[in-house]
Amino acid sequence: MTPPKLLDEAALKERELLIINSAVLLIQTNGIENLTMDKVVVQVPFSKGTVYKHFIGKEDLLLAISNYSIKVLGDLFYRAYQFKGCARSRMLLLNFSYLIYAMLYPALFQCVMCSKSPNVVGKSSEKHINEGELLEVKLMTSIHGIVEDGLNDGSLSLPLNMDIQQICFSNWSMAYGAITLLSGEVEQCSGRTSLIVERELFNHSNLLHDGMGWQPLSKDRNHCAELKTALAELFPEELMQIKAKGRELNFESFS
Amino acid sequence: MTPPKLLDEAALKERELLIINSAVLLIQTNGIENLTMDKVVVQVPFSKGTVYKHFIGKEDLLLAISNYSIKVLGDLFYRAYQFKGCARSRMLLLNFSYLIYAMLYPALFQCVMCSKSPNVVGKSSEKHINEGELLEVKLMTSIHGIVEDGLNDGSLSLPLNMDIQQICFSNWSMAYGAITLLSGEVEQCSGRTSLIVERELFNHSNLLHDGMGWQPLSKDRNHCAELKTALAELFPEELMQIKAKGRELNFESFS
DNA sequence: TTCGTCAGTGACGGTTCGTCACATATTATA
DNA sequence: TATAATATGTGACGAACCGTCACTGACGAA
Repeated sequence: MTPPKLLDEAALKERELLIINSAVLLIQTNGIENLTMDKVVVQVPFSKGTVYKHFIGKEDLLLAISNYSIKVLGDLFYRAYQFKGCARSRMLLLNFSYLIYAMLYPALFQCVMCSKSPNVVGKSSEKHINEGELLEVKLMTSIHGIVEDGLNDGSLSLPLNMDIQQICFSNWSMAYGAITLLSGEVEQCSGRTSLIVERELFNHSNLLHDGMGWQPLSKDRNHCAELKTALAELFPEELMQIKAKGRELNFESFS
Repeated sequence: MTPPKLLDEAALKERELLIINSAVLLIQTNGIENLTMDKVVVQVPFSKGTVYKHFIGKEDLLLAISNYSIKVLGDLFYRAYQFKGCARSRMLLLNFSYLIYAMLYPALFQCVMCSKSPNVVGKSSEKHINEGELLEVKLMTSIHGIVEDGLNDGSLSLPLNMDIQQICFSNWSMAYGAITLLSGEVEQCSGRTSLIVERELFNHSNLLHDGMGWQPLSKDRNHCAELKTALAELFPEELMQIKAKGRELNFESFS
C-alpha cells in the first residue's frame, strides 16, 4: 500500500521558492523587521495553513531565505575560485565577490546575518538547519581550495601554529568584519565617515595576506590593477547591476 | 514663571537604569528575542505608561541597553590603552579586552549588535541615538590613542594609502569579525569546529599587525607570554568572573 | 477650598502569530 | 458510478504583544 502522493517533489520545491521570493520582495520594500507572515500570505496564492506546511514559523522562513542567499554567494565564490591567476589574487577576488554580493543583494545579506542569531536558529526546523550547514560547507570549499593552491605552488606557507582551516577563517572573518561594518545595511561604526568599503577591504586583505607572507607581497605587485581587470572579466553583469543601482566600485580610492 | 519640576534629573536617571537592568536580566534568562515590554513592566515598580515615558518603544529601550553596554566596553578599552608596555602589545591587549567583554556580557554584546540594525535605529529616539554616537566616539579614542603612540615611538609607520583612521578600523573590524563569528552567541560559521576564539583572535591580530609592519614583529617577540601576564594584571576580576562562568581563556592553544 | 498641572495607571484597540476544525480534491475500492 | 480513505487547502480564532489615551491622584498656587 503506497501512500498516494498527489503533489510531487518538484511542485513543492517550486512553491517553496515562490514563497521565498515573495518574502524577499516584501523585505526589499518594507525592511526585514516589517516582514509579516500575513503579508506573505496575501502575496502568495495559498492560504496561511499551506504556507505553514512549508515553514514551521516566521524564523524558519527567514532561515530558508538565508539558505537561498548562501547558495547565490556560493556561486560567486566558486567562480572566483575557478578564475585564472595566482592564488593570492584569487583570494582577493573572492573577497571582492563577497562585497559584490553584499552590495547587489543587501536584503539577502541581511537575512543571512539575521538568521545566525540564536532565536532564529532555535525556532527553525531541523531540515532547514541541516540544509544551511551543508551550503556553508560548500561555501568554505572555495576558500579552502584557493589556500591549498597557494600551499601547493609554494607562494604560501603556513604561519606558526596555524593550519589551513585557521588561514581560511582568518580571511573569511576579516572580510566579514569589514563588509558588515561598512556595507551600509547596518548602521554600524561611528566614525565610518571617510571609510570606503572597497578600499578598506582591499587594504585589509593586503595587510592580512602580507602578514602571512603570501607571495607576491603587495609591495612587489600591483594587486589593484590586477583585481580591477579580473573583476571586469569575471563579474561584468554584476558590476553593471551595481552601477544600475547608482553605486559603483571606486578603484581610484586605492589605486 | 519656571515650570515646576517635581521630579529631579537624578531620580529619572536612576529609574531609567532600573528599567534597563530589569530588561537585561530578562534577556539573560529568556533570550533577546523574547524580550517583551509587558514582561519588563511587571518586573518594574512602574506601570506601562511610565516605562513609555522613558523609552518611546521597545527598540528605543534596546538602544539604551546598547548604549549602556558600550559604556562598559569603553571602560575596558580605556584600561587597555592606559596600560604599560609597547603600543603593539597594548593593541593586542585591547583586542582581548574586547573578547573578555563578549565572553563576560554576552547578552550586552548581543544587544549592541542588534541595536545596529536599521529597524532598531529607525524606531529609536534622537536622544538615545545621539548618546550612542557619542559613546562610540569615546570607544574609538582608545584605539586611536594606541595607534598614535605607535606612530610617535616609531614602531609603526602608515602603510601606503592608509591613514590613522583606516588603521584603527582595520584592527577593529578584524577583532569584530573574529569575535562575532566565534563568540558562540551567534550560531555562525559552519566548520568552526576546532576553531578557538582566543587563539584565532591572537593569530589574526599578529597577522594584521605583522602585515602593517608594526614592531616588534611576532617572530621577534613572544607576544603570547606578554599578553598573558598583562591580562592577569589588568583584568584579574574579569578573568575570575569568566572562570566562574565555567569558561576560561585557553592560552595553551597558542603559546 | 478650589483650580491647574503633572506623574502615573492599566484597560483597550490594533497587529501579528500559529493552530485547528472543517472543506475540498484526488485516488482507491466496491 | 458510488463510497470510502487520504491528501491538501482554508481562514476564523485565541493568545500574545505593542503602544495609546482617557482617567486618577497628588501636589502646589491662588
